[in-house]
Amino acid sequence: MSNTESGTLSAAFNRGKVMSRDCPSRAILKHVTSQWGVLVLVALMEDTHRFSALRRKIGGVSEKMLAQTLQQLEQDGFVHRVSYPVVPPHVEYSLTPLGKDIGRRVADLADWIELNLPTIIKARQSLA
Amino acid sequence: MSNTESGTLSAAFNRGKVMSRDCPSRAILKHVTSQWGVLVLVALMEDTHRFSALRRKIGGVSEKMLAQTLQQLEQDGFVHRVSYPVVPPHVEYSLTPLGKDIGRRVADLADWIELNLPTIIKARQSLA
DNA sequence: GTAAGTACACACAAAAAGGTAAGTTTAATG
DNA sequence: CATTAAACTTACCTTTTTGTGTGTACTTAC
Repeated sequence: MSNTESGTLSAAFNRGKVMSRDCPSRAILKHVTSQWGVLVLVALMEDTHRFSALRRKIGGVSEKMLAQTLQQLEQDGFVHRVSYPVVPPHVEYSLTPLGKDIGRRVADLADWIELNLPTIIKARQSLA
Repeated sequence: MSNTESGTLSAAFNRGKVMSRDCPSRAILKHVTSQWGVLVLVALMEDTHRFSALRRKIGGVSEKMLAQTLQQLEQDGFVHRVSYPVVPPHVEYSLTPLGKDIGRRVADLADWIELNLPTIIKARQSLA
């Protein structure tokens, strides 16, 4: 039996087969749900930040990872980067409308986990 | 089973500072937002699945990764595992209420990405 | 009798992610 | 004059993650 996927005639333009190995969504998903990607989005949901401010805010990020993460999110159109060519470099990062849209969902997820952390921890212990 | 949430009294007050290096939320976040964790949650939002059904549905997962992911999600209290001790092993995986709650958010995220994929791809190209 | 299907575990290897330290540029500070 | 600070980049190395292949116990199908 074949898969019980959408089954519509518009197979050539399938609107989302995350389940298939080569769906482009997977790449975006990886950027957004990456360890540092999540935290960058959460941080930028609050406010615009400079590179070093983000670094201080997100405990544990290395400069390398923060830079890499920001570049990915910028390429995907979620993060807006503004560079002021001044003497000590000054760069500001903020979310694009698209970034705010997805950032809301990511932050929602993170918030939910924080809120339900006690419950989750209890669930874990009862299975230990 | 004496348990203070995070252990020490000083840490007992922070009810989830994802931004701090040692916040327990980070571990849960990693399980949930892991490459396969996301897809397992999305799949199980639709219906209960057997191990091999999940494997077939989620393109690209290896048995090892699927097993590992399911165990993590089970430990966190998101996935319910029912094993029927029959001749060819039969195990069913489903979401707990907690799992459905978080699964909804994860699926929402995945859906959003699928829906906005064209926009994202355009954004990417305009920066290339 | 042999192959296939089921739900894994285990060992080994390859790949990817991540960390560390150093370098860059130029102005202000001490 | 040396240091600091910004926002990175690059090289190098360690850690983590992921894949591959094998085995198990048993039954049904061919």
